[in-house]
Amino acid sequence: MSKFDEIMKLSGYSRATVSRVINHSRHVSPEAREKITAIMKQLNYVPNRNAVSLSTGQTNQIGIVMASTSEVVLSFLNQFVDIAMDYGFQTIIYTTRGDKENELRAFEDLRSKRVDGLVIVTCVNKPRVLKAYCEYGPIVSWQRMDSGEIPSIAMDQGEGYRLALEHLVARGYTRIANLFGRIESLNTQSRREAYEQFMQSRGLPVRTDWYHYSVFTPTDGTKVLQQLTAGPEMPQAVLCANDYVAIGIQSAANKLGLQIPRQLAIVGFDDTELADTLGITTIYNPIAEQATHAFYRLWAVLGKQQMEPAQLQYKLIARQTT
Amino acid sequence: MSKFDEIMKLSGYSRATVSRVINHSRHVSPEAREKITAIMKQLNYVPNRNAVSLSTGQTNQIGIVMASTSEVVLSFLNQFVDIAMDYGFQTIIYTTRGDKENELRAFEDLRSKRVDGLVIVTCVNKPRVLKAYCEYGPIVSWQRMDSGEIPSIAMDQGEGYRLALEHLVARGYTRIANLFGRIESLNTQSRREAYEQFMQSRGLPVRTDWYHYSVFTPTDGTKVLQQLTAGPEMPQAVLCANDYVAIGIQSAANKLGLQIPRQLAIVGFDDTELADTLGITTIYNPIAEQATHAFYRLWAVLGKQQMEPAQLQYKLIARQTT
DNA sequence: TTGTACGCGTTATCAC
DNA sequence: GTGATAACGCGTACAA
Repeated sequence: MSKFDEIMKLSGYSRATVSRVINHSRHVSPEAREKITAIMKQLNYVPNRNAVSLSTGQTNQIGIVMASTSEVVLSFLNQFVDIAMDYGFQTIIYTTRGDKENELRAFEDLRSKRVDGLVIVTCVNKPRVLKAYCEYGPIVSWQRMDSGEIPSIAMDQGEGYRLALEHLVARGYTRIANLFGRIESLNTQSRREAYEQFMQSRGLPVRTDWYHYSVFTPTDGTKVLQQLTAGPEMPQAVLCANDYVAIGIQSAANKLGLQIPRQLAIVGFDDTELADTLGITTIYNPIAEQATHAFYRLWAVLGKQQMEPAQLQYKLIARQTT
Repeated sequence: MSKFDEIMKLSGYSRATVSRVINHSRHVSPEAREKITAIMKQLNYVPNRNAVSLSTGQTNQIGIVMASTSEVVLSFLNQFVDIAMDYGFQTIIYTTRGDKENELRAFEDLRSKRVDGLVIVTCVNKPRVLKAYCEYGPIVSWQRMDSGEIPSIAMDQGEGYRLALEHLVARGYTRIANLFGRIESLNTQSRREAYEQFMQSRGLPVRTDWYHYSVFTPTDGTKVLQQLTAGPEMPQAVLCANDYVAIGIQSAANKLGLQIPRQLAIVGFDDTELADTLGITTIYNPIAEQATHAFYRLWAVLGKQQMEPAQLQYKLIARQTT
């Protein structure tokens, strides 16, 4: 016999009334509430959440999908988990390692009612494939998605990129190298377009020979700088995929005795704490706020309440590397 | 009518046989299996995991408890999620922000069958309080626990610390400052004892006036260095709570024009990628392997299989800051 | 305010 | 190999 049944028996009340007390319904007499509450405490009762979820059809769990839990997604993850918890939701991590089948398991879990909704941080499956899962629960993406099948709360990184470009050119740096992340990413595409349009509009050279892709980590940055120095010509400035890459560039440049920013200017992306510590010029990216937006979008469906999202903007943070 | 019932009806087989096919039982005739499988595909069937969990009493979910998802715990988190997934378990993050009540919710979730087990990364409640939850499922801690009520897979950080001390003293650095993390942490205690015993055994001064606590981030490190330089005497070397603190120290020292390591030696802890990039001497800490150990300990109960854990050791990684 | 009866979707234990 | 039947623990129309 379950504890629920024990409470029924000991209190003399019915299943419905006990359930009402558990869920703080107002339609219960004070005596009933008091008596049942006392017995619950005495029995050290907690509801079985699987039974609750089965009955209500909700688990109050949200899945977050990403290739791996790297530094770059850390503040998004942290903020999302926190705000979700504030609204009574737990967060389940799905790390895919960039594998399509792994990733689909998360979506299958939406179908099988393990999670009420999904946030995509990074994903490798095509939106067309994922679209089929939208009927099973709300899905929102941080990563930009082509074709509006999956709603996205992404900001246009091209805007942030333009801030960096204006800053560099205003200081006289016109020969600029670009270090991008995933080549097929829409963020990369947006940054690249921003660069090309900006340079062309100023009549400045578009150096596609200084495009580097799949540059994510400090080590990647270090390697790229070695390639650049080995080339026929050095850029005056480097625009990095993120702050960690910028750290790699900065460190390698220091080792080579390059004067920063006189011989090489460096701009990061995201404005992490380390960029501040190491004096790296960067673009402030309101990542935590975007995590909040992502949750709000899910909450609009799960909680049936629209939340007004704040307007977000990139900002240039000038430091010692420019 | 649920899809399960539809399958029963369409196939003509009973509830039990359908269940057997779903769970790949061998006691099913080929015809039955084929027919039912076909209908399952046609109906696009997936089992409801809440119903499964309610029936089996297992959720295949493991909770991971920590104050927040910081860089320091990142590789532990990443590895744990990965290995758990390999064994069919999902990971739920419980961020407590250092709040006792928040933390207890994770343990209540073990009681209410939302998770099958728990890993503690950091925790603030007393082991005596937590002990009561051990009967509801396996719990293992990465953080060291006094009194063996909660099993821990922690390594003795004092050992790693001794490696750093030997290295420093061998190079002639004897006036050493220590930057610790949480003052009440057993890791801190272990490091402090290692320092004091080591120095005393060598007849060297124990500089308790150079103890600093709650030093976690690069910014914290920067602040501490300012305090040190403002003091009456500068240490020759700084032992840091982790690599991020070391980065803060290194950066601040560079700004002040201090020669590293001649005027100030720096040793980090953990051997993160950034320590490599920035040339910081550090102690290699097999964090991912400890995450594996943690899962094995849970698996010993959940999967009823003992896994032989590898022997782990700290290592000194000498770089340019010593 | 309270109780009845049923539903949620699956697993498990028996028989046969 | 197959099939009734009973759990699993709780929510909830609906009626009283």
